[in-house]
Amino acid sequence: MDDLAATNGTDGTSGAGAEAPAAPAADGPALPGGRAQPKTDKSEQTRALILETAMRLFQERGYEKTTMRAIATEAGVSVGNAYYYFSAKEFLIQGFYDRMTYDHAADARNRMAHTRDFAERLEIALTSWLDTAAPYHEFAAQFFRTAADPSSSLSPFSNESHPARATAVELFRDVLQGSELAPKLDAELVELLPDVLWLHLMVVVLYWVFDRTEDTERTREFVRRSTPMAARVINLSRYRVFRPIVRDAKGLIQDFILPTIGKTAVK
Amino acid sequence: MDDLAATNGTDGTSGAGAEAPAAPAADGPALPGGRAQPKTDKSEQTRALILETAMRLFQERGYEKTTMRAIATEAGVSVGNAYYYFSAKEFLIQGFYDRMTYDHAADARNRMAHTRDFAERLEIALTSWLDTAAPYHEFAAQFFRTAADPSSSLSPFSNESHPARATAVELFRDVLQGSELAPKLDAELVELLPDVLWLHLMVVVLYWVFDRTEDTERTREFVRRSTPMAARVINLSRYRVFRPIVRDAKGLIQDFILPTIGKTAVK
DNA sequence: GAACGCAGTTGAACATGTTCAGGCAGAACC
DNA sequence: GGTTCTGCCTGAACATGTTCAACTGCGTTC
Repeated sequence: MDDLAATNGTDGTSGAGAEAPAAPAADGPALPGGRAQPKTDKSEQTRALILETAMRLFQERGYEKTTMRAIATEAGVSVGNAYYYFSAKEFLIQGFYDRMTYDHAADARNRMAHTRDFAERLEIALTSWLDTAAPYHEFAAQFFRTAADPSSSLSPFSNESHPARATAVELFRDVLQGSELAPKLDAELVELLPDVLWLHLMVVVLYWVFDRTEDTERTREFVRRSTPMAARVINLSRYRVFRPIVRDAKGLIQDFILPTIGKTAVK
Repeated sequence: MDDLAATNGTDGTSGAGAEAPAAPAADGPALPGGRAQPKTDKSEQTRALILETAMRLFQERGYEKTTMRAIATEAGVSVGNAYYYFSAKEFLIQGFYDRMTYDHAADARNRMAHTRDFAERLEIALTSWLDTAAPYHEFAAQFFRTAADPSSSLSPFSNESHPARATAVELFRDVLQGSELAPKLDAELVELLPDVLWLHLMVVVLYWVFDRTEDTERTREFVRRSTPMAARVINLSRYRVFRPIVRDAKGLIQDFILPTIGKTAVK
């Protein structure tokens, strides 16, 4: 669940059974920044080597303190070569984040395989993220910063085709579909919820980034507290009294949240 | 309501009647980055000159494209001098953001002076923010990025003593207190809500930053839609059926949100 | 097998944020 | 009046992200 930098293969399929339907193969078509279409095996190796070296140094010294020169030297390549594979320092974060997302999805699916209670499944999925990301808490601030930049193609918010987000949303679809709750809800809601749950994760991530407690215990507690509540809200949404509110909320999500993250509203 | 860069005076009292109780005088004590205690009048002028030049250039060319050398040259000072007042380029954003917050509070109070309907007051407050920030939408990404960095003292989330946040929260306390809704709610909720409303603003800001529509029309629509809904939720919270959920929500906020932004939970 | 093309690679040059040793002027102190 | 101190200011030097013209080696073409 950890030691991510040591796992090999840049593509998402490294982890066991992580083939989320929406996860694109390897690098996908010409993402700005990363190279498109790795041509040779050697190329792939060099890319991985640079990424892993960078991850290691980021962990050791933090993001700002790690210079591109240091990464290049440590990896035994030239600075220019590092830029050949990652057109900016930022994109190293992208490479890292993509990997982490795939690993998270795999780990979460594993862990919740034998649980059908929705709240539990959700908690497992979120906790799994915290565990996967734990080794990188120190420099996490940095990729959070980057994610918050709309002009950057790294942002999971603005960039519709962000593969990492697709993978994560798919995971949350599983969280819901594999639970005893799903059949009880109307189809429309089932369609909406995965994205909302992904937003829940984003909130947790935000909380986590700012969390300075030992082992991010506070965030873990936040997850333990917020997941049953989320489950309860979803559950209650079935009752008549809550109809108007639910309708409002649905409308808000359909009209304003989903389109923003690149989905056409369900008509 | 706009043309912020042209208004004078670095302190928050430039706008009319912006004296929010919690707003500290001028620069406060030794904020890292800005200088502490402006000693002379000339000093204050130079600082303002640099800040205003920077704001203008940021608007004209964007944040990244504006170099510190350009700012210095344009302002007729040396690079070193700019760094004397703002210890990093980032801190220029801080200076800007502080000002904008004060101006926003003043403008919002003005606009909602004659309205007692809670939803309307909230909508006015949020729309006022959008208007105040409008001229800076282009480079807003940047200060949002900065705000998202927990290691930076600029973050309104992590830095408890952030004067801008205090000012904003105070504004939302007014939004509530000046409405017909406040007397109907229990004291505890009234205590909690201003911070929650501030979070609402933060969500709007997040939305706004990523909004690429003309005149950020989409965000404005989002405000129009979400404020009555927020009002309705708060209103309904008084009824018995919603008690358990409200209690959960309160607990979550008290235990996890408020402490994080530097308030001790109400016992 | 010679010419060519192109992915991969290099390192020096460049741009820009940041630092620093010092200079200048006015106030304070003797 | 001279000395010293200190706030304000300077610009060259430095650190680091990024670019680019050129080089290498391997496969393809003729």
